[in-house]
Amino acid sequence: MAESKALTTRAADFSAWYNEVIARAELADYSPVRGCMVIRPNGYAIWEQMQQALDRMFKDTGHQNAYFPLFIPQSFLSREAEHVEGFAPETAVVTHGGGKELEEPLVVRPTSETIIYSMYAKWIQSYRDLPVLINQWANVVRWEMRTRLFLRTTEFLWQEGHTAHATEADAEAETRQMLGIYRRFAEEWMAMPVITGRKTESEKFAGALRTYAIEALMQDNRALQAGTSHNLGQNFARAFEVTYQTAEGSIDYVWNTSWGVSTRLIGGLIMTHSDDSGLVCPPRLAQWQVVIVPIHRTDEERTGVLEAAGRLLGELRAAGIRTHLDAREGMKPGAKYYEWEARGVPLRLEVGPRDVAASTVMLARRVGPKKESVPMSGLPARIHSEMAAMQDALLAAACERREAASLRGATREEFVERMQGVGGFVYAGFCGRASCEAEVKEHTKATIRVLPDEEFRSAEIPATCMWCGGASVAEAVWAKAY
RNA sequence: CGGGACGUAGCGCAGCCCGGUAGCGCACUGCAAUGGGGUUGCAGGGGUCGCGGGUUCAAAUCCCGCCGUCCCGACCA
Repeated sequence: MAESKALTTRAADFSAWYNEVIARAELADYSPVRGCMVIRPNGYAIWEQMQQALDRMFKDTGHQNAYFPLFIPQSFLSREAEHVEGFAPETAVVTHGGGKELEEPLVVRPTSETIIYSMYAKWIQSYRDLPVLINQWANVVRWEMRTRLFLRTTEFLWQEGHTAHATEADAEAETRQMLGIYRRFAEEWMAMPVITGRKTESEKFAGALRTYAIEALMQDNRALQAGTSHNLGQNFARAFEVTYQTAEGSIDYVWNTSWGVSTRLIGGLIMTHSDDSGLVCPPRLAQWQVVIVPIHRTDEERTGVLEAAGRLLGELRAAGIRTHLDAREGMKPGAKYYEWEARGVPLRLEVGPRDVAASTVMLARRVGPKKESVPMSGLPARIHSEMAAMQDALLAAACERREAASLRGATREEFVERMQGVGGFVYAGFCGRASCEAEVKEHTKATIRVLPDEEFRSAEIPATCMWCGGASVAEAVWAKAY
């Protein structure tokens, strides 16, 4: 009996476990449309928390939100050679409208560079118009062959920032700044440690000069690209004639950047922290940070307990803590506990007659030490410190798991063994040749996730390429990826 | 597009080999007791057995065709 209620264990079948966590927490569901996901209220609530935090960070760095069309004339995509090559195979195309065949088919945006830069061409005349710092919250469509809830769906929600600058240095600074914001968000809000770094040519965005990314390691030791920031150079400016007059009077193309994170982050959140009881959500992103479960038998107990629980609810909410009172009748407390655990609520307060009599409350944590009786007075402060501790503990635990699954300075044999076995991040010397990178992928399925930033590099960078033995030009972080 | 499996109640499945009145678990509805870690009992609602054709007195079951889904590979935030 009991076994049938336990989740598929993580180690046994990570994929089945992942789907079960999502189902139990009621985060998302498959839709009637193949490859498209329905994000249920519980899942969307996490996205809303993410949106709020990110939006604040964007606005603090001078960005504004705007909105551009869903449809893009097919010819727009073709204007940038690399871009069309990268995205054409995975677009959905509208050929009919109003009952008639369209003169020019419309692509459902896989990303919005082309439509946005066609507008920037109109908006930008002078160096005084720069920089343009715009973000859009939108949905995009990419016709992927195989899909997976949150990680790769035909349609997904994201934000895409698109900026235009007067100089290459400004664009590069913006690209790096936004990468830094993504890193901070991942660490401080999601409690998900990431490696920042640059992508190789083969992994960079179609049409970009340089792509940077944050890469996280999931509990099954596969890597997840969690956010990207691209320096587009003048590639799109040339394609869309986005020019401006400099202070000196000459005409120049602008320098663009684009950067984005998507609902994929929710998948990353799940695969980073959750356990065999279901979702584990870091307090800062939780829809409900605290849920109060009242316990009572008689009507008399019920009145007293609900009165106390209601008072606590008010106090916690007044202290800015997202609190829910689960006063559902006809459901045993134990059943509620399991439900809220599966949904990832960080803290649970159990309020029963004995607690009311003693002016205490039972505090149960989603992770860490289990239950503890605490005084009702001063509860909001206690909850705040509990949440802060949990947020830190989750990040620390994730860092620890990542380090345990990281291997530095591996030989070719050790590398192959790792990739065929436990997986994880392998730091190794890289000769910089695309052919070498491709050969590794063919043999091991592993790819270079990033050429890590200085802060993440090994103290001693290997002198030779792990694979071919040639001179190494950089250190690479390899992994099998989602 | 190549290789494999499956399609029976909202979900998960049994029944098919060997044809004979549509079943189980979960979920749902009602009543009662229960209630500090997934309660129990009783009663109840819900199904064109993927679609079309064939064989037969009789098809979820056998035969033929079609459609769809999932898994493995090529694609990928």
